[in-house]
Amino acid sequence: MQSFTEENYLKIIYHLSVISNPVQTNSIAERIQTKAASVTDMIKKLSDKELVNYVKYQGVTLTEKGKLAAINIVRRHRLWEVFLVEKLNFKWDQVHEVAEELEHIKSTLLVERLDEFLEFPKVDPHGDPIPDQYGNFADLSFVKLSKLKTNEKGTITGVSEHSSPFLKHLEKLGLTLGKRIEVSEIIDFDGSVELLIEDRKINISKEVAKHILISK
Amino acid sequence: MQSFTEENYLKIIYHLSVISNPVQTNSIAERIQTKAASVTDMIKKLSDKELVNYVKYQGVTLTEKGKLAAINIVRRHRLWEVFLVEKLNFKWDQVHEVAEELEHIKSTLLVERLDEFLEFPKVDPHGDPIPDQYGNFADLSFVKLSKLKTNEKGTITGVSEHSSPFLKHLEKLGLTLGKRIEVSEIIDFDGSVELLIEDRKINISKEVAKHILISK
DNA sequence: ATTATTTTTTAGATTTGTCTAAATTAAAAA
DNA sequence: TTTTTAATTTAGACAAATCTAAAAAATAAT
Repeated sequence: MQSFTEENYLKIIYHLSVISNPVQTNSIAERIQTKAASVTDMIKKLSDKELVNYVKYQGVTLTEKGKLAAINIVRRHRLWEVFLVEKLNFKWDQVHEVAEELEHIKSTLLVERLDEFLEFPKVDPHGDPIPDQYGNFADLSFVKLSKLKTNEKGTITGVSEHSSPFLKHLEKLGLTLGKRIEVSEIIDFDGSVELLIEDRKINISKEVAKHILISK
Repeated sequence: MQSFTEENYLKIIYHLSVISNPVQTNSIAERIQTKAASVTDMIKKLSDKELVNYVKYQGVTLTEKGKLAAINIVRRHRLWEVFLVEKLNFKWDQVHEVAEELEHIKSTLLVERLDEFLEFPKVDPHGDPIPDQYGNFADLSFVKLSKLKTNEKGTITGVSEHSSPFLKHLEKLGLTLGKRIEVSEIIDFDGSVELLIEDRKINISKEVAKHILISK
Protein backbone atom coordinates (compact mmCIF):
# COMPACT_ATOMS: atom_id res chain seq x y z
CA MET A 1 0.00 0.00 0.00
CA GLN A 2 1.31 3.43 -0.91
CA SER A 3 1.22 6.64 1.08
CA PHE A 4 -0.71 9.70 -0.05
CA THR A 5 2.56 11.25 -1.24
CA GLU A 6 3.80 8.16 -3.04
CA GLU A 7 0.48 7.97 -4.87
CA ASN A 8 0.87 11.55 -6.02
CA TYR A 9 4.29 10.83 -7.43
CA LEU A 10 3.07 7.74 -9.25
CA LYS A 11 0.19 9.67 -10.78
CA ILE A 12 2.41 12.52 -11.96
CA ILE A 13 4.98 10.13 -13.39
CA TYR A 14 2.18 8.32 -15.20
CA HIS A 15 0.91 11.54 -16.79
CA LEU A 16 4.38 12.76 -17.70
CA SER A 17 5.29 9.39 -19.27
CA VAL A 18 2.89 10.15 -22.10
CA ILE A 19 4.97 13.19 -23.03
CA SER A 20 8.45 11.83 -22.40
CA ASN A 21 9.80 8.46 -21.32
CA PRO A 22 11.79 8.16 -19.14
CA VAL A 23 10.52 11.05 -17.02
CA GLN A 24 13.04 13.68 -15.87
CA THR A 25 13.52 14.60 -12.25
CA ASN A 26 12.98 18.28 -12.93
CA SER A 27 9.69 17.84 -14.73
CA ILE A 28 8.32 15.90 -11.78
CA ALA A 29 9.57 18.60 -9.40
CA GLU A 30 7.79 21.26 -11.41
CA ARG A 31 4.47 19.42 -11.53
CA ILE A 32 4.48 18.35 -7.93
CA GLN A 33 5.49 21.78 -6.62
CA THR A 34 8.66 20.64 -4.94
CA LYS A 35 12.43 20.66 -5.36
CA ALA A 36 14.50 18.30 -7.52
CA ALA A 37 16.32 16.98 -4.46
CA SER A 38 13.05 15.88 -2.90
CA VAL A 39 12.08 14.14 -6.10
CA THR A 40 15.32 12.18 -6.15
CA ASP A 41 14.67 11.03 -2.59
CA MET A 42 11.16 9.87 -3.37
CA ILE A 43 12.19 8.19 -6.60
CA LYS A 44 14.68 6.08 -4.68
CA LYS A 45 11.93 5.04 -2.33
CA LEU A 46 9.59 4.13 -5.19
CA SER A 47 12.42 2.26 -6.83
CA ASP A 48 13.05 0.24 -3.66
CA LYS A 49 9.36 -0.67 -3.70
CA GLU A 50 9.70 -1.70 -7.34
CA LEU A 51 7.13 0.79 -8.51
CA VAL A 52 9.56 2.56 -10.84
CA ASN A 53 12.72 1.75 -12.75
CA TYR A 54 15.34 4.30 -11.95
CA VAL A 55 18.66 4.98 -13.60
CA LYS A 56 20.70 7.79 -12.05
CA TYR A 57 20.78 10.95 -14.13
CA GLN A 58 18.49 9.38 -16.74
CA GLY A 59 15.06 9.46 -15.19
CA VAL A 60 12.29 7.05 -14.24
CA THR A 61 9.81 4.78 -15.92
CA LEU A 62 6.92 3.04 -14.19
CA THR A 63 7.13 -0.71 -13.66
CA GLU A 64 4.06 -2.80 -14.45
CA LYS A 65 3.19 -2.69 -10.77
CA GLY A 66 3.68 1.07 -10.62
CA LYS A 67 1.63 1.61 -13.75
CA LEU A 68 -1.28 -0.37 -12.37
CA ALA A 69 -1.18 1.61 -9.15
CA ALA A 70 -1.07 4.87 -11.11
CA ILE A 71 -3.97 3.92 -13.35
CA ASN A 72 -5.97 3.06 -10.28
CA ILE A 73 -5.44 6.54 -8.90
CA VAL A 74 -6.45 8.05 -12.22
CA ARG A 75 -9.55 5.87 -12.18
CA ARG A 76 -10.53 7.10 -8.72
CA HIS A 77 -9.80 10.71 -9.59
CA ARG A 78 -11.99 10.64 -12.68
CA LEU A 79 -14.83 8.74 -11.03
CA TRP A 80 -14.95 11.32 -8.25
CA GLU A 81 -14.98 14.10 -10.83
CA VAL A 82 -18.02 12.53 -12.45
CA PHE A 83 -19.67 12.27 -9.05
CA LEU A 84 -19.00 15.92 -8.24
CA VAL A 85 -20.41 17.16 -11.53
CA GLU A 86 -23.28 14.74 -12.01
CA LYS A 87 -24.49 14.41 -8.44
CA LEU A 88 -23.29 17.46 -6.56
CA ASN A 89 -23.64 19.99 -9.37
CA PHE A 90 -20.05 21.13 -9.40
CA LYS A 91 -18.91 23.01 -12.49
CA TRP A 92 -16.21 21.28 -14.57
CA ASP A 93 -13.67 23.86 -13.45
CA GLN A 94 -14.36 23.21 -9.75
CA VAL A 95 -13.74 19.49 -9.52
CA HIS A 96 -10.00 19.08 -9.88
CA GLU A 97 -8.75 20.15 -6.43
CA VAL A 98 -11.37 18.18 -4.52
CA ALA A 99 -10.81 15.08 -6.65
CA GLU A 100 -7.09 15.38 -5.86
CA GLU A 101 -8.01 14.63 -2.26
CA LEU A 102 -10.78 12.11 -2.84
CA GLU A 103 -8.62 9.99 -5.14
CA HIS A 104 -6.52 8.88 -2.17
CA ILE A 105 -9.33 7.33 -0.16
CA LYS A 106 -8.41 3.69 0.23
CA SER A 107 -11.36 1.38 -0.22
CA THR A 108 -11.92 -0.97 -3.11
CA LEU A 109 -15.56 -1.35 -2.15
CA LEU A 110 -16.03 2.41 -2.23
CA VAL A 111 -14.61 2.76 -5.73
CA GLU A 112 -16.56 -0.15 -7.17
CA ARG A 113 -19.81 1.02 -5.61
CA LEU A 114 -19.19 4.57 -6.77
CA ASP A 115 -18.60 3.31 -10.31
CA GLU A 116 -21.87 1.40 -10.14
CA PHE A 117 -23.76 4.36 -8.66
CA LEU A 118 -22.54 6.54 -11.52
CA GLU A 119 -23.59 3.82 -13.98
CA PHE A 120 -20.09 2.97 -15.14
CA PRO A 121 -19.13 6.21 -16.86
CA LYS A 122 -16.59 5.90 -19.68
CA VAL A 123 -15.30 9.47 -19.52
CA ASP A 124 -14.89 12.19 -16.90
CA PRO A 125 -16.31 15.75 -17.13
CA HIS A 126 -13.36 16.80 -19.30
CA GLY A 127 -13.76 13.92 -21.71
CA ASP A 128 -10.83 11.94 -20.31
CA PRO A 129 -11.38 8.18 -20.37
CA ILE A 130 -11.97 6.32 -17.10
CA PRO A 131 -10.08 3.02 -16.88
CA ASP A 132 -12.02 0.00 -15.64
CA GLN A 133 -10.99 -1.88 -12.52
CA TYR A 134 -8.43 -3.87 -14.46
CA GLY A 135 -6.80 -0.75 -15.87
CA ASN A 136 -8.25 -0.92 -19.37
CA PHE A 137 -9.19 2.30 -21.12
CA ALA A 138 -11.85 2.57 -23.78
CA ASP A 139 -9.92 3.87 -26.73
CA LEU A 140 -11.35 7.13 -27.83
CA SER A 141 -10.02 8.86 -30.89
CA PHE A 142 -9.65 12.59 -30.64
CA VAL A 143 -8.38 15.22 -33.01
CA LYS A 144 -7.29 18.65 -31.86
CA LEU A 145 -9.70 21.31 -33.05
CA SER A 146 -6.64 23.21 -34.30
CA LYS A 147 -6.03 20.40 -36.82
CA LEU A 148 -9.43 20.67 -38.50
CA LYS A 149 -9.69 22.24 -41.98
CA THR A 150 -12.24 24.78 -43.13
CA ASN A 151 -15.77 23.35 -43.35
CA GLU A 152 -14.90 20.27 -41.30
CA LYS A 153 -17.41 19.33 -38.62
CA GLY A 154 -17.18 17.48 -35.34
CA THR A 155 -18.30 17.09 -31.75
CA ILE A 156 -16.45 18.44 -28.74
CA THR A 157 -15.51 15.39 -26.72
CA GLY A 158 -12.63 16.53 -24.56
CA VAL A 159 -10.15 19.15 -23.44
CA SER A 160 -6.42 18.78 -22.90
CA GLU A 161 -6.11 21.65 -20.43
CA HIS A 162 -7.87 21.52 -17.07
CA SER A 163 -7.19 24.91 -15.56
CA SER A 164 -10.15 26.78 -14.19
CA PRO A 165 -9.61 29.95 -16.31
CA PHE A 166 -9.52 27.90 -19.51
CA LEU A 167 -12.61 25.88 -18.64
CA LYS A 168 -14.56 28.95 -17.55
CA HIS A 169 -13.64 30.59 -20.85
CA LEU A 170 -14.99 27.63 -22.82
CA GLU A 171 -18.14 27.59 -20.74
CA LYS A 172 -18.74 31.26 -21.46
CA LEU A 173 -18.35 30.62 -25.19
CA GLY A 174 -20.73 27.66 -24.99
CA LEU A 175 -17.98 25.24 -25.97
CA THR A 176 -18.92 22.33 -23.72
CA LEU A 177 -18.74 18.57 -24.19
CA GLY A 178 -21.17 17.13 -26.70
CA LYS A 179 -21.60 20.36 -28.66
CA ARG A 180 -21.50 20.09 -32.44
CA ILE A 181 -19.19 22.57 -34.21
CA GLU A 182 -18.06 23.45 -37.73
CA VAL A 183 -14.93 25.31 -38.69
CA SER A 184 -16.11 28.16 -40.90
CA GLU A 185 -12.78 29.86 -41.37
CA ILE A 186 -9.16 29.78 -40.30
CA ILE A 187 -7.70 33.25 -40.01
CA ASP A 188 -4.30 33.43 -41.69
CA PHE A 189 -3.07 36.39 -39.68
CA ASP A 190 -3.01 34.74 -36.21
CA GLY A 191 -4.16 31.20 -36.83
CA SER A 192 -7.36 31.82 -34.89
CA VAL A 193 -10.39 29.75 -35.76
CA GLU A 194 -13.90 30.86 -36.63
CA LEU A 195 -16.52 28.34 -35.55
CA LEU A 196 -20.17 27.73 -36.16
CA ILE A 197 -21.92 26.48 -33.06
CA GLU A 198 -25.69 26.37 -32.65
CA ASP A 199 -26.08 28.92 -35.48
CA ARG A 200 -23.74 31.36 -33.77
CA LYS A 201 -20.39 32.34 -35.18
CA ILE A 202 -17.51 32.67 -32.71
CA ASN A 203 -13.78 33.17 -32.92
CA ILE A 204 -11.26 31.37 -30.75
CA SER A 205 -7.49 31.75 -30.58
CA LYS A 206 -5.15 29.08 -31.90
CA GLU A 207 -4.05 28.43 -28.30
CA VAL A 208 -7.63 27.63 -27.27
CA ALA A 209 -8.24 25.51 -30.38
CA LYS A 210 -5.22 23.37 -29.53
CA HIS A 211 -6.79 22.31 -26.27
CA ILE A 212 -10.21 21.35 -27.58
CA LEU A 213 -10.57 17.73 -28.65
CA ILE A 214 -12.93 16.75 -31.42
CA SER A 215 -14.41 13.47 -32.58
CA LYS A 216 -16.35 13.12 -35.82
CA MET B 1 -6.53 24.82 9.08
CA GLN B 2 -5.76 21.61 10.90
CA SER B 3 -3.83 18.59 9.75
CA PHE B 4 -5.39 15.16 9.33
CA THR B 5 -3.88 14.10 12.66
CA GLU B 6 -4.90 17.21 14.54
CA GLU B 7 -8.45 16.71 13.32
CA ASN B 8 -8.45 13.17 14.65
CA TYR B 9 -7.34 14.33 18.06
CA LEU B 10 -10.01 17.03 18.15
CA LYS B 11 -12.70 14.55 17.21
CA ILE B 12 -11.65 12.02 19.85
CA ILE B 13 -11.41 14.70 22.53
CA TYR B 14 -14.87 15.87 21.56
CA HIS B 15 -16.34 12.38 21.91
CA LEU B 16 -14.54 11.69 25.18
CA SER B 17 -15.66 15.03 26.66
CA VAL B 18 -19.19 13.68 26.85
CA ILE B 19 -18.01 10.98 29.24
CA SER B 20 -15.48 12.94 31.28
CA ASN B 21 -14.39 16.55 31.29
CA PRO B 22 -11.51 17.35 31.27
CA VAL B 23 -10.30 14.46 29.13
CA GLN B 24 -7.36 12.37 30.41
CA THR B 25 -4.23 11.80 28.40
CA ASN B 26 -4.47 8.04 28.72
CA SER B 27 -8.04 7.79 27.47
CA ILE B 28 -7.05 9.70 24.35
CA ALA B 29 -4.03 7.44 23.88
CA GLU B 30 -6.22 4.38 24.10
CA ARG B 31 -8.79 5.62 21.59
CA ILE B 32 -6.29 6.95 19.09
CA GLN B 33 -4.09 3.84 19.23
CA THR B 34 -0.97 5.61 20.36
CA LYS B 35 1.19 6.20 23.43
CA ALA B 36 0.52 8.70 26.22
CA ALA B 37 3.74 10.54 25.42
CA SER B 38 2.58 11.18 21.87
CA VAL B 39 -0.72 12.48 23.17
CA THR B 40 1.05 14.95 25.46
CA ASP B 41 3.04 16.24 22.49
CA MET B 42 -0.03 16.73 20.34
CA ILE B 43 -2.00 18.32 23.15
CA LYS B 44 0.68 20.96 23.50
CA LYS B 45 0.43 21.68 19.84
CA LEU B 46 -3.35 21.98 19.96
CA SER B 47 -3.01 24.17 23.02
CA ASP B 48 -0.61 26.51 21.19
CA LYS B 49 -3.22 26.78 18.45
CA GLU B 50 -5.85 27.57 21.07
CA LEU B 51 -7.97 24.60 20.13
CA VAL B 52 -7.81 23.09 23.65
CA ASN B 53 -7.27 24.28 27.19
CA TYR B 54 -4.55 22.28 28.78
CA VAL B 55 -3.46 22.04 32.40
CA LYS B 56 -0.54 19.74 33.06
CA TYR B 57 -1.46 16.46 34.75
CA GLN B 58 -5.14 17.44 34.71
CA GLY B 59 -6.27 16.89 31.15
CA VAL B 60 -7.76 18.88 28.27
CA THR B 61 -11.01 20.57 27.39
CA LEU B 62 -11.91 21.93 23.97
CA THR B 63 -11.99 25.70 23.50
CA GLU B 64 -14.96 27.20 21.62
CA LYS B 65 -12.79 27.22 18.50
CA GLY B 66 -11.73 23.60 19.03
CA LYS B 67 -15.28 22.49 19.68
CA LEU B 68 -16.52 24.06 16.47
CA ALA B 69 -13.75 22.38 14.53
CA ALA B 70 -14.56 19.04 16.15
CA ILE B 71 -18.28 19.32 15.45
CA ASN B 72 -17.47 20.07 11.86
CA ILE B 73 -15.53 16.85 11.57
CA VAL B 74 -18.39 14.93 13.19
CA ARG B 75 -20.75 16.55 10.70
CA ARG B 76 -18.65 15.46 7.76
CA HIS B 77 -18.21 11.96 9.15
CA ARG B 78 -21.92 11.42 9.61
CA LEU B 79 -22.91 12.93 6.28
CA TRP B 80 -20.51 10.60 4.49
CA GLU B 81 -21.95 7.66 6.42
CA VAL B 82 -25.41 8.56 5.17
CA PHE B 83 -24.03 8.80 1.65
CA LEU B 84 -22.39 5.40 1.85
CA VAL B 85 -25.54 3.69 3.13
CA GLU B 86 -28.20 5.55 1.17
CA LYS B 87 -26.43 5.94 -2.14
CA LEU B 88 -23.74 3.28 -2.30
CA ASN B 89 -25.63 0.52 -0.48
CA PHE B 90 -23.07 0.00 2.25
CA LYS B 91 -24.25 -1.89 5.33
CA TRP B 92 -24.29 0.11 8.58
CA ASP B 93 -21.35 -1.91 9.87
CA GLN B 94 -19.21 -1.11 6.82
CA VAL B 95 -19.27 2.67 6.84
CA HIS B 96 -17.13 3.68 9.78
CA GLU B 97 -13.61 3.09 8.46
CA VAL B 98 -14.26 4.73 5.11
CA ALA B 99 -15.98 7.71 6.74
CA GLU B 100 -12.90 8.09 8.94
CA GLU B 101 -10.99 8.95 5.79
CA LEU B 102 -13.65 10.91 3.96
CA GLU B 103 -14.28 13.19 6.94
CA HIS B 104 -10.91 14.86 6.39
CA ILE B 105 -11.54 16.06 2.86
CA LYS B 106 -11.27 19.82 3.00
CA SER B 107 -13.93 21.56 0.96
CA THR B 108 -16.81 23.57 2.33
CA LEU B 109 -18.55 23.42 -1.02
CA LEU B 110 -18.30 19.62 -1.02
CA VAL B 111 -19.88 19.26 2.40
CA GLU B 112 -22.70 21.68 1.73
CA ARG B 113 -23.50 20.11 -1.63
CA LEU B 114 -23.36 16.64 -0.12
CA ASP B 115 -25.77 17.71 2.62
CA GLU B 116 -28.12 19.05 -0.03
CA PHE B 117 -27.78 15.93 -2.20
CA LEU B 118 -28.72 13.78 0.78
CA GLU B 119 -31.66 16.09 1.47
CA PHE B 120 -30.34 17.42 4.76
CA PRO B 121 -30.44 14.26 6.86
CA LYS B 122 -30.87 14.78 10.60
CA VAL B 123 -29.31 11.50 11.71
CA ASP B 124 -26.67 9.09 10.43
CA PRO B 125 -27.17 5.34 9.83
CA HIS B 126 -26.64 4.64 13.54
CA GLY B 127 -29.16 7.24 14.66
CA ASP B 128 -26.54 9.77 15.71
CA PRO B 129 -27.57 13.37 15.08
CA ILE B 130 -25.88 15.34 12.28
CA PRO B 131 -25.03 18.91 13.28
CA ASP B 132 -25.91 21.66 10.80
CA GLN B 133 -23.24 23.92 9.31
CA TYR B 134 -23.35 26.17 12.36
CA GLY B 135 -22.79 23.26 14.73
CA ASN B 136 -26.34 22.92 16.01
CA PHE B 137 -27.70 19.47 16.74
CA ALA B 138 -31.35 18.55 16.61
CA ASP B 139 -32.02 17.35 20.13
CA LEU B 140 -33.20 13.82 20.08
CA SER B 141 -34.27 12.10 23.25
CA PHE B 142 -33.19 8.52 23.64
CA VAL B 143 -33.65 5.95 26.37
CA LYS B 144 -31.49 2.87 26.63
CA LEU B 145 -33.49 -0.26 25.87
CA SER B 146 -32.06 -1.70 29.09
CA LYS B 147 -33.98 0.97 31.03
CA LEU B 148 -37.40 -0.01 29.69
CA LYS B 149 -39.85 -1.86 32.00
CA THR B 150 -41.92 -4.88 31.09
CA ASN B 151 -44.67 -4.09 28.55
CA GLU B 152 -43.14 -0.75 27.59
CA LYS B 153 -42.99 -0.03 23.85
CA GLY B 154 -40.77 2.08 21.67
CA THR B 155 -38.95 2.55 18.38
CA ILE B 156 -35.31 1.76 17.79
CA THR B 157 -33.71 5.08 16.88
CA GLY B 158 -30.05 4.63 17.61
CA VAL B 159 -27.14 2.56 18.84
CA SER B 160 -24.35 3.58 21.20
CA GLU B 161 -21.86 1.01 19.96
CA HIS B 162 -20.58 1.11 16.41
CA SER B 163 -18.45 -1.99 16.10
CA SER B 164 -19.07 -4.23 13.14
CA PRO B 165 -19.72 -7.40 15.21
CA PHE B 166 -22.36 -5.64 17.29
CA LEU B 167 -24.10 -4.11 14.30
CA LYS B 168 -24.08 -7.37 12.36
CA HIS B 169 -25.59 -9.08 15.38
CA LEU B 170 -28.43 -6.56 15.51
CA GLU B 171 -28.97 -6.88 11.79
CA LYS B 172 -29.30 -10.65 12.10
CA LEU B 173 -31.87 -10.22 14.86
CA GLY B 174 -33.79 -7.72 12.77
CA LEU B 175 -33.10 -4.96 15.26
CA THR B 176 -32.59 -2.09 12.85
CA LEU B 177 -33.45 1.59 13.03
CA GLY B 178 -37.14 2.41 12.86
CA LYS B 179 -38.30 -0.97 14.12
CA ARG B 180 -41.04 -1.00 16.74
CA ILE B 181 -40.40 -3.16 19.80
CA GLU B 182 -42.07 -4.11 23.06
CA VAL B 183 -40.40 -5.49 26.17
CA SER B 184 -42.28 -8.66 27.00
CA GLU B 185 -40.15 -9.83 29.89
CA ILE B 186 -36.97 -9.03 31.78
CA ILE B 187 -35.18 -12.18 32.90
CA ASP B 188 -34.15 -11.89 36.53
CA PHE B 189 -31.36 -14.41 36.28
CA ASP B 190 -29.08 -12.57 33.88
CA GLY B 191 -30.90 -9.30 33.20
CA SER B 192 -31.48 -10.31 29.59
CA VAL B 193 -34.48 -8.87 27.80
CA GLU B 194 -37.24 -10.62 25.90
CA LEU B 195 -38.61 -8.51 23.08
CA LEU B 196 -41.58 -8.55 20.78
CA ILE B 197 -40.67 -7.40 17.30
CA GLU B 198 -42.88 -7.89 14.27
CA ASP B 199 -44.77 -10.68 16.09
CA ARG B 200 -41.56 -12.55 16.80
CA LYS B 201 -40.21 -13.05 20.28
CA ILE B 202 -36.45 -12.70 20.74
CA ASN B 203 -34.05 -12.58 23.64
CA ILE B 204 -31.10 -10.21 23.87
CA SER B 205 -28.42 -9.92 26.54
CA LYS B 206 -28.30 -7.01 28.95
CA GLU B 207 -25.06 -5.91 27.26
CA VAL B 208 -26.82 -5.65 23.92
CA ALA B 209 -29.85 -3.91 25.42
CA LYS B 210 -27.61 -1.22 26.89
CA HIS B 211 -26.44 -0.19 23.46
CA ILE B 212 -29.82 0.06 21.79
CA LEU B 213 -31.45 3.48 21.97
CA ILE B 214 -35.22 3.81 22.06
CA SER B 215 -37.61 6.69 21.54
CA LYS B 216 -41.32 6.46 22.28
C1' DA C 1 38.20 18.82 -26.93
C1' DT C 2 37.66 22.11 -23.54
C1' DT C 3 34.72 25.09 -21.22
C1' DA C 4 30.25 26.54 -19.71
C1' DT C 5 25.63 25.46 -18.51
C1' DT C 6 22.03 22.72 -17.02
C1' DT C 7 20.38 18.83 -14.59
C1' DT C 8 20.68 15.71 -11.03
C1' DT C 9 22.39 13.87 -6.85
C1' DT C 10 24.45 13.92 -2.17
C1' DA C 11 25.02 15.60 2.43
C1' DG C 12 23.18 17.49 6.21
C1' DA C 13 19.33 20.01 8.40
C1' DT C 14 14.20 20.66 9.42
C1' DT C 15 9.30 19.54 10.46
C1' DT C 16 5.56 16.48 11.88
C1' DG C 17 4.16 12.84 14.45
C1' DT C 18 5.67 9.11 16.72
C1' DC C 19 8.37 6.15 20.10
C1' DT C 20 11.08 4.32 24.53
C1' DA C 21 12.88 5.03 28.85
C1' DA C 22 13.44 7.81 32.69
C1' DA C 23 11.69 11.38 35.72
C1' DT C 24 7.90 13.77 37.79
C1' DT C 25 3.39 14.47 39.75
C1' DA C 26 -0.99 12.94 41.48
C1' DA C 27 -3.88 9.56 43.59
C1' DA C 28 -4.58 5.48 46.43
C1' DA C 29 -3.24 2.45 50.11
C1' DA C 30 -1.18 1.40 54.29
C1' DT D 1 1.51 10.76 56.92
C1' DT D 2 4.45 8.01 54.54
C1' DT D 3 4.60 4.56 51.02
C1' DT D 4 3.06 2.49 46.87
C1' DT D 5 0.98 2.66 42.56
C1' DA D 6 -0.78 4.82 38.56
C1' DA D 7 -0.83 8.55 35.33
C1' DT D 8 1.60 12.01 32.99
C1' DT D 9 5.42 14.49 31.29
C1' DT D 10 10.24 15.19 29.69
C1' DA D 11 14.29 14.03 27.16
C1' DG D 12 16.20 12.19 23.42
C1' DA D 13 15.70 9.32 19.29
C1' DC D 14 13.48 7.99 14.87
C1' DA D 15 10.95 7.79 10.24
C1' DA D 16 8.77 10.30 6.46
C1' DA D 17 8.97 13.95 3.49
C1' DT D 18 10.87 18.05 2.70
C1' DC D 19 14.57 21.77 2.18
C1' DT D 20 19.28 24.39 1.10
C1' DA D 21 23.81 24.33 -0.44
C1' DA D 22 27.46 22.01 -2.49
C1' DA D 23 29.22 18.31 -5.47
C1' DA D 24 28.90 15.43 -9.51
C1' DA D 25 27.37 14.10 -14.00
C1' DA D 26 25.40 15.02 -18.45
C1' DT D 27 24.56 18.14 -22.15
C1' DA D 28 25.44 22.19 -24.92
C1' DA D 29 28.49 25.70 -26.63
C1' DT D 30 32.69 27.40 -28.08
